[in-house]
Amino acid sequence: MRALSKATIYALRALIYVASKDNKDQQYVTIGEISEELNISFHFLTKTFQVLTQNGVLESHRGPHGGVLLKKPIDRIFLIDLVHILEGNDFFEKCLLGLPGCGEKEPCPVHNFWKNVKGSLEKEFEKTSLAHLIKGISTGKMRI
Amino acid sequence: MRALSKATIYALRALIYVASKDNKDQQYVTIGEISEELNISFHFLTKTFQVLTQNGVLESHRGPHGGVLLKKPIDRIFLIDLVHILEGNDFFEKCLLGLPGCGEKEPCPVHNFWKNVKGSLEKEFEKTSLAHLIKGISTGKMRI
DNA sequence: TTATATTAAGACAATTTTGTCCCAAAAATA
DNA sequence: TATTTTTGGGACAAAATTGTCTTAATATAA
Ligand code: SF4
Ligand code: SF4
Repeated sequence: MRALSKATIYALRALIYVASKDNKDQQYVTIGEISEELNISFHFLTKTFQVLTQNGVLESHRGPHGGVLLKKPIDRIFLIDLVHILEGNDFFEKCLLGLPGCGEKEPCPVHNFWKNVKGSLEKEFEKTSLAHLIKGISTGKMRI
Repeated sequence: MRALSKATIYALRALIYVASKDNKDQQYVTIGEISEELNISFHFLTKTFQVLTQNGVLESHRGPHGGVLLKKPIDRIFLIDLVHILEGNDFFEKCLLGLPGCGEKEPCPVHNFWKNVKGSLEKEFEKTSLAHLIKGISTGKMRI
């Protein structure tokens, strides 16, 4: 099951990279560095980072010593927001069978079943922040 | 979140259609009828149905009065098996970040989180059969 | 045995997603 | 001001997925 597009996966890995870099003086991190470290296409990552910048997740700065940095503390950046931005606000509304023009009123056979699954996933995303995600990295037991 | 490919979605809807048709004398149902009723491309559905036939979910028969029918009782056809056949056996092994060559030994930040989500989804698929999925159709309160 | 109905199979086209490339815009600095 | 470094943005290419079409194989029945 691929829950997320590659573009989103790249963005998440990149954000985890930035978040896990303890960067007290808040220096900008270049997309070049990130893409190189994580082996992600520079231009592809740049494009999806633009979306994050436009949506207030990242702050970007051009020119020498430029780059990107997180606009909020890592414990206030939640997976659910990232997913809404990157995959669309209807991410958790999409359904298993994807029938046209259906819903609560006239639900298909899997409607209630899927509603539960989605519900628990959504809760999980709501309570998971970048801070949670980078736990374990510092100990060296996890990697991106 | 699109959990399943369109090919799989079509197959599931088609199977639900066949299963919900109470067909005591076990007549073959033509793919033509199914594709027309559900507005699915005939040829596309035919191809994914071939996979189901090759994997013992459907029995097919060519020629006049031919078609397909379920090879097992509807309460013995489980979502998890269909998904394994249609999406690959690694469906529930795929991970959120999809890093190359990682796993339990050297897990990434989201590994444990995702493991739980996948686990509950898998259980849900294991216990859901076609029989469960067609409930509510007979009452006319649900549709495919 | 011929015509017909149906699935099987594979070639091909369209669309979407992913990835590459080029140049413009902005900022620092020399 | 000129040069360099960096993101921004768009055109284009490649790959994967989805959809269409044509022909073959098989079974039924007239
Ligand atoms: S009834 Fe619900 S689960 Fe079924 S296709 Fe519609 S939204 Fe999806
Ligand atoms: S460590 Fe686990 S969750 Fe992370 S990329 Fe690997 S398999 Fe996926």
